[in-house]
Amino acid sequence: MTVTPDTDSTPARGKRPKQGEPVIDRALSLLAVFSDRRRALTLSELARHAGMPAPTALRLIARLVAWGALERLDDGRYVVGVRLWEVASLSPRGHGVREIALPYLEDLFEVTRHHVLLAVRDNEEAVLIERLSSKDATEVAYRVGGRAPLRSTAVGLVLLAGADQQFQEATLRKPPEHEPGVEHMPEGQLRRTLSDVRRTGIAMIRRSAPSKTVSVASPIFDAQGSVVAALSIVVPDGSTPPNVLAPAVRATARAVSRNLGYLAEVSPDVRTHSEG
Amino acid sequence: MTVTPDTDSTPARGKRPKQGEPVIDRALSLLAVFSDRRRALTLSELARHAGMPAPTALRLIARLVAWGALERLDDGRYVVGVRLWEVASLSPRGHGVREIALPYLEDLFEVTRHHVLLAVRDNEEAVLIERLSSKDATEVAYRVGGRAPLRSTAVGLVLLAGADQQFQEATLRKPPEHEPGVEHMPEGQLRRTLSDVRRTGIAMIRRSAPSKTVSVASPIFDAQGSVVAALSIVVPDGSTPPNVLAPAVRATARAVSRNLGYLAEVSPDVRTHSEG
DNA sequence: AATATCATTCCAACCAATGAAAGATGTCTG
DNA sequence: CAGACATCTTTCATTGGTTGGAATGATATT
Repeated sequence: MTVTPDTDSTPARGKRPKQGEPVIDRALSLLAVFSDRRRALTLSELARHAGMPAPTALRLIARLVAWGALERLDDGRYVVGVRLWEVASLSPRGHGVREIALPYLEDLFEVTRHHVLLAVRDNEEAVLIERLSSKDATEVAYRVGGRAPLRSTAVGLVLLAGADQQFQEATLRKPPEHEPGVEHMPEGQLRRTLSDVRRTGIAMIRRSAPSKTVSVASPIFDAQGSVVAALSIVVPDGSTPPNVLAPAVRATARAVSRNLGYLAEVSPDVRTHSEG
Repeated sequence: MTVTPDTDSTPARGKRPKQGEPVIDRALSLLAVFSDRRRALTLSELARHAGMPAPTALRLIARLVAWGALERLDDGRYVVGVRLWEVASLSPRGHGVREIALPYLEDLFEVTRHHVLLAVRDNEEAVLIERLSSKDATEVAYRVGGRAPLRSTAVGLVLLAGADQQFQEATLRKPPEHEPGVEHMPEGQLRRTLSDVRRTGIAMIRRSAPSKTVSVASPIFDAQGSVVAALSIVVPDGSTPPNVLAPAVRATARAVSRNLGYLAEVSPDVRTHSEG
């Protein structure tokens, strides 16, 4: 069991909820209340979920609104503002890679007409940076801005395989979260898979829910040779075979990597083995 | 904000730091330092531009980093974090419209292979929400997350034409900012143009810088019939004539509007009193 | 009309925020 | 290789921004 350093001996429940917490943390906890299912919230909802009295929440929110981090709707509810979105668009790992990758993703999308995903790793999850989908594409589990587990998605495996050794070990030691629709992988197999991903530059995952799909992902490298993002394509199971998709996905990923300043090393492995 | 009265006896030697400013405002002013040209900043740069002592900046930044609003690079510089980007992706006017519009934008892009833009209005400017471009497209002035003037861009004109009367008047009264490469429009002509935009659902602008282009834009309506965004296509001057592009742009914009719940008003000649 | 819920204003106690000063670290320069 | 310079970080006594219960106003529900 993890132990948080408790300076206070008594729980002190009820009387002092979150007193003493830095103001910024409180303000940020207000932002954190927003989620996919909670995009427009009232003052009391925000106060309740952030765990602070309404007057306090109101005061903080007023500052956030004044700056543009939040916006107030006609009905009095609050939503995340364009100004915040604007600043966030300067995030190198957010819009940064996206900006460079988008034209290439489009080419891949145009050719295949299937979901094309771009993701980066944030701590122990993958964050979906971009998703191109046609209007009539198969259902897909994740939305842009959402998070996906590392161990049970194709982009996740790529990002995990590309993470530093220390992080990988820590992740492998943790008990896996069970993702519905994805077959669980025991540790041994997972290790082998990650090794394969590093060698081949391709990860593959089959899902049965929310719909039967196959995902094929490939890593994107920066100039330092680190894996900064993962690109994948999601197709209905039984349509285009994965081994046909793999070259296209890998080629696209490499094109993006090159644009990020990555000088593809001529790997003896790839050169001699005609399989590619 | 306004300058605080100097009636106090302690002038503090002209150097009047932002003493007394709410903490949140200070934290937000740190975020505001980031811009297109300033995506990675050192502590002292942040402190200087935000107008606060280094220790104060450091303390605030530490909280922002802890939450994920900022991230620290290996070289010690700070950048906008993925977490902030994640929350910002819940912005209805940011990623919200984008999410719905993207598939349609893609269709338009795929057919034309020219820049396709999506923008919303934030106060007196247009904010670029999305831009689809091919790798070898003509140079375009604005990037995603950037701002563009209302009076001298096609999307801007559409957004201005769709704004409430009061705002329009206030904007028309203000002295126009001169945008390089765009022919200035006197007030009378601008009024006529806005009226035309409302009637036809199309705005058009010719630019000579940074490259010779023609932009054609059309409004996107929400369920309440308000103009929530503008969609445009930017083509090299002399290629496809604007009157050929207009129907495609308008059709795409209407498709997005319909998806937002907008019930396109039936034109008078078709309207019958079938329902009462 | 009564009740319940939410939003807003007020204010005195209080504690988190402040920033000068100094130390720690790294980087040029002569 | 000192010495000058710049940046980053920690410390700490002071203080002014922050706090949240209570009261009031605004709406919605029964």
